[in-house]
Amino acid sequence: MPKISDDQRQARRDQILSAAWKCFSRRGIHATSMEEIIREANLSAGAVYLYYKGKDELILAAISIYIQELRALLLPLLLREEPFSPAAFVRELTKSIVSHTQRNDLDLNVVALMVWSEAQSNSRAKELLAAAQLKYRDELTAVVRKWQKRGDIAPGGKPTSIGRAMLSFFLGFIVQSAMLGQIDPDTAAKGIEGLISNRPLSGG
Amino acid sequence: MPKISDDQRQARRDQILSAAWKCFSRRGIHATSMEEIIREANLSAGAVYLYYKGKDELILAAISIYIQELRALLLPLLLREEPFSPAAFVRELTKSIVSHTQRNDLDLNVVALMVWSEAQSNSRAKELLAAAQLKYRDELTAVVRKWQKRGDIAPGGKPTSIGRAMLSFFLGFIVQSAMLGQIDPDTAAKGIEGLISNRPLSGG
Amino acid sequence: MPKISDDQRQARRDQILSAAWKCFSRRGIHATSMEEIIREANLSAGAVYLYYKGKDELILAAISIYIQELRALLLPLLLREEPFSPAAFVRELTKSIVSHTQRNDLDLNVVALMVWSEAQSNSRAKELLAAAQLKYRDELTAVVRKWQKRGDIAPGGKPTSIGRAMLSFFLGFIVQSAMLGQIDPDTAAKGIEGLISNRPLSGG
Amino acid sequence: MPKISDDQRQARRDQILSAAWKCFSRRGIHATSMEEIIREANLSAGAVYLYYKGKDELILAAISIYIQELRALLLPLLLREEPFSPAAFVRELTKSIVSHTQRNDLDLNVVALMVWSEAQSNSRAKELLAAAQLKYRDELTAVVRKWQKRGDIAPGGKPTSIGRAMLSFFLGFIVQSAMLGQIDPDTAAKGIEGLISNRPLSGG
DNA sequence: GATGAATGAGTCTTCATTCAT
DNA sequence: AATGAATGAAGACTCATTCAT
Repeated sequence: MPKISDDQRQARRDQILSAAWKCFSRRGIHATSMEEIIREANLSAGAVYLYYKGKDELILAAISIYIQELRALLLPLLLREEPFSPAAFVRELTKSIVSHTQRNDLDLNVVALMVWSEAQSNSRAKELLAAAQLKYRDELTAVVRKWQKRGDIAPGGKPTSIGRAMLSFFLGFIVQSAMLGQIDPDTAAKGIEGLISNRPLSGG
Repeated sequence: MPKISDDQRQARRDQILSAAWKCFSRRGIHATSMEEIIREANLSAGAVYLYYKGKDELILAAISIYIQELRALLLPLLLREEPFSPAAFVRELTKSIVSHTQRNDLDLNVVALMVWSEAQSNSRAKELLAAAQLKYRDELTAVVRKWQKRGDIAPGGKPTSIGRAMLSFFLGFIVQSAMLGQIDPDTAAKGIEGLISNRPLSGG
Repeated sequence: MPKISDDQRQARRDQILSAAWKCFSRRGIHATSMEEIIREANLSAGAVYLYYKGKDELILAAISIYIQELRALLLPLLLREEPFSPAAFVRELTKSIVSHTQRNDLDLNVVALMVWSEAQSNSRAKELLAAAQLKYRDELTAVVRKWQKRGDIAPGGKPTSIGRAMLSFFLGFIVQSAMLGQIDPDTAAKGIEGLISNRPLSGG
Repeated sequence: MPKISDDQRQARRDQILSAAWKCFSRRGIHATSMEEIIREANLSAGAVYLYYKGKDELILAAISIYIQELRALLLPLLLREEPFSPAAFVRELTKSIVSHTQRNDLDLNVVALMVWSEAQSNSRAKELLAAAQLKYRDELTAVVRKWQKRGDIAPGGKPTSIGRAMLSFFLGFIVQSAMLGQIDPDTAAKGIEGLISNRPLSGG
C-alpha cells in the first residue's frame, strides 16, 4: 500500500523547500509564484499543496529551515569552551558562512536579507527570527565574558552591550556582503582587530 | 490642459512616495498593491500613473528618496572636520536615526531591511544602494584614518578594513533594532567602547 | 469625470444578475463558473468583481432579486380587498407565474427549485427565503379567512392550517410544473375546485 | 485478485451511497467533494472508484436509491384497496415521511429539494424523477377516483386534475417543511379537511 | 481488490494598467 | 490634468480522477 514512509515524506518536504529557496533567492519571496516553485521542484501543483497548506505556510517553513541550518552551522563556534580570540572568532565565523554558501548554491547573505525583510510584515516569521537572534545575542555575550576574563579585550565594558555590538558586526557583515560583494574573512578579522587591539601602550 | 508648475508636480510626486512608504512599511513592498498606495495618497489611479510610469518606477523612486533622506541625515556627522570619538560617533549617528524615525512615522530600520531585500532581486535598486553604501564606506574609512591619527584607536590596522568593520557595525545596528527592538544609542556607544579600549581607561 | 451614476450602477448590477440567472438555470447554481457568468454578461472578470464581492455575494443577490420579483408579481392578487374565489384565485396566481416565465426567458419554476435547494446549505439564503415564505403564508391565511367569511369554503377549519395547505398547493404546483411540465392554470383551478365543492354544484 | 461476493459488493455500494447522502444533505450535492464522501465512507479514493465510475454516476445512483426508498415507504398507503379518507390519508402519508426522517439521520425533505434541483440541470436525473412522480400522480388519481366513488369528495371533478392537486399538496408539504420547519401531520390533515369538507349544508 | 500519492485542468479572485470622458 | 470604470493576464488553490504498488 503506497502510504509513504516518514523519510520519504520528509524528503519531499525538503525537495519543495529547496526549490522554494532557489526561487526566492532569484526573485524575492513575494515575487515568486507557486507555479515557479512547483516547476523548480518538478512536481505538480496538487503535490505541493499535499505537503504545505498554502504559500504562507511554505514561506514560514522555508524561513524556519533557514534558521535551523544557519544555527547548526554556527553553534560549534559559539559554544566552544575556549572561544577563539576576537579576530580569529570573526574569521572562523564568516568563513563558515562563506563556505556554506559555496557548498550549496544558496547565498546565505542574500537569503538573510530577504528573511529579515519578510519578518517586518509577517509576525510569525518575526517571532521565529527574533527568538533565534536573541539566542545568538546571549551566546555572543557569553563569549565576550570569556574574552574579558582571558584579557582578549578590556575587562571594564558591560558584556551585554559588547555582545550587542558583536551581533551587530556579524549582521552587518551579512548585509555588506550581500550588497557590496562578499567580504573576505581575513579582512573581516583585521577590521575587528584594528579596532580592538594594540593601543600603542596607552599612556605611552 | 492646464500644465502644472514644477513645484506642484514635485509636491505630488512626494505625496505619492510618502503614501507608498507608509504602505510598504506596513505590508512589505511587493505585498502592497497600487490601489492601497492610491487610496493612502488620496488620489485616483490615473493620477498616480501620470507621475510614475508604473509600480517598478515607483518602487525605484521610493528607494531613491529613502537613500537621499538618510544620506542628508547622516552626512553632517560623517564629514565633520574633527570627527567625534568612536563612542560618541556611534552615539550621535544612531541618535540621528532614532530621532528621524520618531519625527516621521516611518521606522528607518524597518524600511532599510525592506530596501536591502528588494535590492537582492532588483538590479536597478541594487545599483543605487550599492553606490550609496560604497560612499558611506569611504567616508567611514576617512573617519577611521582621523581616529588613528588622533590616537582614538590603534594606528596599526588598515583603515579600509576598519572602515568596513564600522560600516558593518551600523548596518548591523539597523538589523538588530528592527528585529529585536530599537537599541538605545548609549548602549550602542558603550558596546563599541568596550571593544576598543583594551586597557582599563588608561588614557581616558 | 467618469464616476458612474447610480442608475448606471444599478443597470450593471442587473445586467450581471440577469446573466447569472441565465447560467444558473442552465447548469445549476454551483455548477456555474464565474467565467460563464462573465461571458454571458459580456463583461470582464474584474468588472463583475467591481459590483459583487465574490460568488457567494452574487448568489445571494440573485436569490434576493428572484424573491423580490416574484413577490411583486403575486402581491396584487394576494392583497385584493375582495379575493377571487378559490378556483379563480388558483387560476390567476398560476397564470401570473406562467406569463412571467414567458415574457422573460427564465423559467420561474426551475429557478425556484434551485433556490430552495441552495437554501438547504446556505443559511443566509435560507433566511431570505423563509422570511418571504412566511409572509406568503400569512397572506394566504388572511385570504382563507375571507373565503370562510364569504362562504367560499366551510367556516369550521382553522385558517392557519388551511393557509398552510394553500401554500403547499402553490409550492407543489411549482415543483410539479418544473418536473413534469407546466400545469395549465385551468387544470390547477379545476383540481382545487374538485376538492372543495363537496356537493355536486349545489349552489353554483 | 480475490473477487468479492455480490452481497459484499452491494454492501460497499450502499456504504458509499449512505456516506454520499450524509455529505450532500450537509453541504449540497455539488459543493460536496469526492474527498468528503471518501472520508465519510471510511474508504480510500481508489475504492470508491472501484464501485462508481465517477461523481456523476455516484450522484445518479444516490438519486436512484432515494427514489426507491421513498417509494417503498409510501407505496403501501397509495395502493390500499380501501384508501384512507382524504384527511387521514394526508396524515398517514406525512407521518411516514416524518418517521423515516427520524429513524435515519437524513431529512427526506431537505434531500428532496436537492434532488429536484439537481434534476433541472441533469437530464438523466430528471428522467428518473419524472418517471417516479408520474407514477405517484397516477396512483393518486386512482385514490381520488375511490374517494369520489365513496363520497369522500364531490363526484363532479375530473380525477386527473384532482390527482394533480393532491400531488401538489404533498410536494408542497415537503417544500414547506424543509423551508419553514416540519409541518406536523395533524396540521397537514386539518388543512386539507378544512378545504374539502362540510360546506354548511349550503344549498342542500 | 485496495491504497493514497500524484496529477493538472479548472476555479475563484486580484491587481497593474489603460482610456473614454 | 484628473477620474475611476474597465480590462484581462496571472495568481493561489481545489478536486475529480488515475495508477504504481
